[in-house]
Amino acid sequence: MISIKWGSVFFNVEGEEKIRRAFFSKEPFFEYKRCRIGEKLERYFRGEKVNFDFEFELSVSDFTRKVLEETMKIPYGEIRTYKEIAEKLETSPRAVGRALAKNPIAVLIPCHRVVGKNSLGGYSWGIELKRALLKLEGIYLP
DNA sequence: GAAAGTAAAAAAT
DNA sequence: ATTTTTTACTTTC
Repeated sequence: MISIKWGSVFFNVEGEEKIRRAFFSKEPFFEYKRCRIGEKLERYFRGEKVNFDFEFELSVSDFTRKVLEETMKIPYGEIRTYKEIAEKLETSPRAVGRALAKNPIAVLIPCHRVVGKNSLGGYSWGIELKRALLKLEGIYLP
């Protein structure tokens, strides 16, 4: 359970062996601890390419889990549209967005790499934060 | 079960 | 460039 400062926000991770939750907040939720997750996140937020090969404990519905698993396959520095994910799962883009909106593990499951085709999509912690994350990975949006 | 609410897309205007 | 269908899944009665 750690909090890492990035810009003006803190990124919190909850869970020991398996990650349960990850989210942004203005204040730190936990004490910073030096650990495997923390070190990787420090490098990630510095702009390095990092693979988050951790185990997750997803307390979500089957459908949402499928969407999140598909999202995890998106490589660093690439983006997908809601439609692309939807086609792989044989569902509708709208349902994908619905599922991603409930992603309990921000950043580690790269839901910020999923954008809309016409609009830019949305983000639970603010569209600006989503842009900042994409910029960090070298993706520029119109 | 039915109805409302979406982090969408495509089509129409 | 905005508005209006169409759409499938979750959430909440």
